[in-house]
Amino acid sequence: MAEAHDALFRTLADPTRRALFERLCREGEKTVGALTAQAGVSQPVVSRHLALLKQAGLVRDRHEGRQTHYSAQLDALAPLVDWTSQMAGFWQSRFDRLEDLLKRMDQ
Amino acid sequence: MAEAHDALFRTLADPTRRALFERLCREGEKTVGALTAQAGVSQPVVSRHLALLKQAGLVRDRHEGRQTHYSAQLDALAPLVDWTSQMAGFWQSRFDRLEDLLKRMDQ
DNA sequence: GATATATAGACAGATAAGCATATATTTCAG
DNA sequence: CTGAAATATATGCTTATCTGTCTATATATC
Repeated sequence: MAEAHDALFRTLADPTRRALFERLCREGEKTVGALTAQAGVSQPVVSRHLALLKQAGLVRDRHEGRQTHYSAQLDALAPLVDWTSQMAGFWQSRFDRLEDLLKRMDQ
Repeated sequence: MAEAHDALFRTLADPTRRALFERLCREGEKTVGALTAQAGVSQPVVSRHLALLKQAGLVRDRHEGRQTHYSAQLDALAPLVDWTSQMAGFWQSRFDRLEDLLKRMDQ
């Protein structure tokens, strides 16, 4: 379970890779060529980043003729949301306990 | 703005560092010594990780005598939440446009 | 003086990104 | 059928960054 967070954070930590993912989120499905045209890095590098994103479950690929279309897979962000709200939840529950304590002290 | 995401993802990508942050979220304020005792790495390493977490705004420190107490700073996760919901938002709006298109085609 | 922490130096090892290039695959077009 | 196009993948290389070690040492507190 921690490994999922590991892969997510690690995969999204690279700016180039995160930029690719963001573009797919913003603009929807894109071919490798279209992504390469604006990525500022070479095509093999783009392909490798896409492979890593796919490995992390963050993107999906669809083959059409000699092109490959990539699109963002939003479900993959769920562990991130879970983790975040879990952290916030721990904080909240500690806050609740503190409130309880203060309430009891008040009596 | 992207730099904030950069720092957050990069800071949380390291397992040891993320574990420290998670412990602070779960168990509340802790001294460096207490954190070191279970971190599996040396005290200087723990201090450096804490410095990086602090630099990213993820933790806060409080000096008390010769000890330093660290605690999680949940606000720092806001950009992460924003980013996530922004990505989901882009997806949603494209989905909406698709629905509109289908609706129009249906007529 | 002992304790708790921060910080710094030097070093080793791992990991990752980037490049260039080559090549294999599949697909499409002439 | 042949060649070009789109992509994936691999190799080799360079460079950078990061984590960790250990070993100081500075600082403040008790």
